[in-house]
Amino acid sequence: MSRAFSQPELLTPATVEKVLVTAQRLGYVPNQVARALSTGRAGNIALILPDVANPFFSALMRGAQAQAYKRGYATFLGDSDETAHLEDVLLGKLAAQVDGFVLASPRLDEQLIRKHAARRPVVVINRDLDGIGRVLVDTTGGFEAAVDLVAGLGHRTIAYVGAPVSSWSNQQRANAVAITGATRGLRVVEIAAGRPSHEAGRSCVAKLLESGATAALAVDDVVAQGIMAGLAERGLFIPRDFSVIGCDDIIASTTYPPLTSVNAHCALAGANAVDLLLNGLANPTPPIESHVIKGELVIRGSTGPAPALVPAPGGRTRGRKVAPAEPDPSSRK
Amino acid sequence: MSRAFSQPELLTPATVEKVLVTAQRLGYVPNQVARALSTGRAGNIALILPDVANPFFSALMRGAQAQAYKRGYATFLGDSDETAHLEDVLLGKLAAQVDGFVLASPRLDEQLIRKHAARRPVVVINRDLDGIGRVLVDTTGGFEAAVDLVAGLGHRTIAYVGAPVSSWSNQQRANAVAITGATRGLRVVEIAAGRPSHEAGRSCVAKLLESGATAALAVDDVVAQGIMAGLAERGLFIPRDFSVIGCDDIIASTTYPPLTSVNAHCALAGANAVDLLLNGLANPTPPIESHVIKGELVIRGSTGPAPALVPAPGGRTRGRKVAPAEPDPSSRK
DNA sequence: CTGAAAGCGCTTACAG
DNA sequence: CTGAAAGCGCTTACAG
Repeated sequence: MSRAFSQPELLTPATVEKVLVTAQRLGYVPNQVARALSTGRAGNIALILPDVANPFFSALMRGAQAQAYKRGYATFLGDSDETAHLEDVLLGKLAAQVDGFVLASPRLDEQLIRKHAARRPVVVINRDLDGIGRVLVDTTGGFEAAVDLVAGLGHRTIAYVGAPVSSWSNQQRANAVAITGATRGLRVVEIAAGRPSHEAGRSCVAKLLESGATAALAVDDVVAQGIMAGLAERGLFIPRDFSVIGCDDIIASTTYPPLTSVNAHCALAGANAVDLLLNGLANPTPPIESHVIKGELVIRGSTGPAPALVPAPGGRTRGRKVAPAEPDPSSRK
Repeated sequence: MSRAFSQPELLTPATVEKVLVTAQRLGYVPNQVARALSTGRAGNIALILPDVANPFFSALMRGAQAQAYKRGYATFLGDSDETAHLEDVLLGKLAAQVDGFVLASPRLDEQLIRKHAARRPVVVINRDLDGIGRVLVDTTGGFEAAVDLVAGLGHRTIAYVGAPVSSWSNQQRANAVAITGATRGLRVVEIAAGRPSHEAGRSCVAKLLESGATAALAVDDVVAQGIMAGLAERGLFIPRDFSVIGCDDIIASTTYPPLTSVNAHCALAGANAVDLLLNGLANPTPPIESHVIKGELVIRGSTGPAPALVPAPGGRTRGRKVAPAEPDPSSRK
């Protein structure tokens, strides 16, 4: 209707003022839907992720939504329930109403992601696809440091507990552990936990103990916390009998004992992805950028010396088999 | 353009078929924005909440989004960062693009909620506003049972740790604890934690211990977990030295020790709110419904007998002052 | 049963 | 500098 809203600089200040005042008096608010139809710009973006209930993604969502809001965009949420097919459907349904997508840890195969990216600008988080804007949380250094940490603490056999097996993050972390472990002369066993959930972590404790490992590095904190719960149920104490390390560092400081974890800067990743997407929208031919965030190790109370190396107060050697055993008060804090 | 999409029942099947096939071949997808402008129906709803990172709200969001999706609606997320003003702004900005709002635990004052409700259908969660559709998670029974539990375990002074003070849920829970506590002849102290966060829970442990309480009931699990962390830092063991109870029951089963908690059926509350909203949209003059979900107590490992009543194995009486003390292996599991 | 036309509320060249 | 008109892609009475 009036240029006073869309291009105020073209009118005399007096006119703009008059229109704005009148609009205010009548309670007029520009219709965003009509504007979107007319301009082809929706003013919305959508964030598609596997599971909002996972702290990594809720933190990421929080960062993304806040950043989008700051830049004048509203955010749709699509929760795919870890399902590639639902991701595909959500992308299709929302395409008409958004100017672009942020796909966090997409489970979709590359071909389908590219199909959607051809239709609407897409930025992916934690998936390395050439020619598509991406934010990568590089936890390699953090996991290397984690392996160094447990190696230094005398652990000889360590386990990496991963999920979902095919995800980019999981593969990156598994590789870092395998390579660094080999370098340090450790035996590394790999255990698949299926879905990255507390329950999945808890369920793999049997395998973990069978493997002979004395330290577990988990794909994320939720799985790590599940592992800690499973160990506690068996009467084992952390870190006296077993060391556990997670990743993401959202819930890590709240667990008991506080979890040593690789910080994934989740909220920052979400905000950066939104910036990448919206900056791209401004340019006619946006440069395809990839933004890397380094995750570093944060050491807390869930990691300690390998059990066999620590003499018990009474002189006997503490082994994992001696359960239920009493925890070492000094290992708490 | 074609009725084949909007009202297929008015056309001959053959025509519908033909149009659909052609559309498919050309890759045609109806433009949701144009449809919205034309019909006045957006096919979207928005969920406004104080903090997606809080497990209560992320679980609620999950339930709401899934239900909205099932019924053909897309969901905007607005995170108000616990701020009444931001809630107001988000409601205003999204109004044109949605058919209705779900407001989870709104911090907004009643008058402003009513203003927005006059413009667009609104369903509130955990706020009892006459004449507005609402879903209430009634945790009164659960908190009564919680007080009964600790009273039965011999605790004589208990604390209620609340946040944010003015929220409907907090007041309901505080009341339930105060009334039931009085009935059972307990001394009840009330402690305000500010924002419902882990850190806030942890910070109020000093006050908690000064108060002489031996059991704490917290407004939610996040605060309860913070309290457990604060107690552990001081060398106290749960439930031997202190009992803790939370609410929501999302993270309660994953803490250490597992937290006794009042189940708030978060995902169900979210789904019910969406149903209420969308059912209302279908009716010209929707009945104002209020849907109540009962929260019940789930007993786990964070509650035990009052400290003074339990003789220690060696005959000495365990008191909270005897720290650092060794945990009782039998109290774990 | 099926075209053709108007209208949803904006924006944006295009005249004046 | 500022009206008036066309157009965004649908839906929906309205003719035929």
